[in-house]
Amino acid sequence: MVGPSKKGASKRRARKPYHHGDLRRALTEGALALVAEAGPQAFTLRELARRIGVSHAAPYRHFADKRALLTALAIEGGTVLHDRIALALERAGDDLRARFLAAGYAYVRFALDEPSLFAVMFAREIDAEDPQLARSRQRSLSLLFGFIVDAQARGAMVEGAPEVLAQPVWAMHHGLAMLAIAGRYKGQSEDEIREAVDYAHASLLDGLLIRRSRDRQA
Amino acid sequence: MVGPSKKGASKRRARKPYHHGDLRRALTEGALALVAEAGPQAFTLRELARRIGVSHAAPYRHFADKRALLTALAIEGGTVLHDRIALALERAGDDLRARFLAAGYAYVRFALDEPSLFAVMFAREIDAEDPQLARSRQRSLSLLFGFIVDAQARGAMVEGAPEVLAQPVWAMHHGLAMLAIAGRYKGQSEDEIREAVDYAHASLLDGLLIRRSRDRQA
DNA sequence: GCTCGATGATGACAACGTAAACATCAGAAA
DNA sequence: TTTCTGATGTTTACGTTGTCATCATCGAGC
Repeated sequence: MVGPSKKGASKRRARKPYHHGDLRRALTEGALALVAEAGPQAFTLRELARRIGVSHAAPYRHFADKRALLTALAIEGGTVLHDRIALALERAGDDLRARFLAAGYAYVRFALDEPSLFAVMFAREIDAEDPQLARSRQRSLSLLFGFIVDAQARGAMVEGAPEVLAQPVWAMHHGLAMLAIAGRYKGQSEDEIREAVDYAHASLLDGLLIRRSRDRQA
Repeated sequence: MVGPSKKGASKRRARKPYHHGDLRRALTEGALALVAEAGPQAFTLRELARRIGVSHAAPYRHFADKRALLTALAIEGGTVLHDRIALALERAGDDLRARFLAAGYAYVRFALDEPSLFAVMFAREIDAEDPQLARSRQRSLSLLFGFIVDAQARGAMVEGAPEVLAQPVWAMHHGLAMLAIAGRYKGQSEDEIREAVDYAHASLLDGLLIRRSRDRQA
């Protein structure tokens, strides 16, 4: 946050210091910006180093390899996503349907707002086995589990193991986010997008909630 | 044609013919195998050429660049997916629910059976603007539209534009396929996977079908 | 004031995608 | 037949990339 603060203003033109000061942060931030520009594919370590103004091998003092840097980015993305969903749930109040729709929209919104971060999180070039990454993902998932357990406790949702019930929901979130990223909602207003996403989630929710008269047909 | 035949039946015994014969097909098939081994990002043109036994620049006679080759693969994947879903629908008979579940499972099954093809289809390194690719995708989507129109005609499905109704379904398909690819169903038997996928799709279907007593709650 | 671990710079290497120039072949044209 | 020509494959070359080994520079403690 604070750069390498030197002394008086007179010495401002001094040559740049040999050590960067906070290269690690500069790398993750720069990487995010680079990925935002051209996707995780076009991201190169050398271009990143070039922009930061550091030698092409310097990043290796902070990350084992390119993969590790991207994985770190994905981990950070996981916490951002978690916070977004948590905030949405908090704001949605107590109504189950409102909470469900809010969480789902938060997921899609995250994908639309931070497409680069989202892309990295599900890119194939990150280390999916990384335990820290797994933990980061689990945190978001636990919000979903919490919702399901709560809904079941209130007697509003179908019985069943939360892991099983969470699956369709998680799949719907992710599928909608993919459609969004793929440009399915391009050119639509935020309200229109919200409506479409809510419709999809509501359709699913209707299938998961307990109905007084169960009449499956067709 | 009196002399020794050169265009005769067998050009097989000649040591190495200068021309491959069917390089284009060899390229797509080899590329698929390579992608299957190590994912779409580990795929390199030079390694492909090496395996086929051709110079590293030869592929450029058949594809403008690496991207074009992968895009061709994605297009082929689209038709395979379409055929798989069409076959599943055909086998499912007339019952709407059976048809719905069969089509959804076919989608997930395709992702599990041909993970490399599936991965290429949604890889970021293909040309998403390619008109042929768009057409290939549209064909699968039209099956879904057909299902919806049919269900509506039978009075079993909620009213609404097919494109809107198709969205949650397509999202669910894709989301489940992603979960499957990500190893969510690893180690489970085919029956167990089918059950989990059917459960997810059934939950959604229940939300889309018309119920005699509409009682949205929560 | 000196040493030392942490951090950054340099240079090198193999592999990659791609383009230009050249080689070889199959069939049309003569 | 012989010649020409376009399609297909090879060679060579260039610039870029990820990564490693080695060297340079710094700040913190002794």
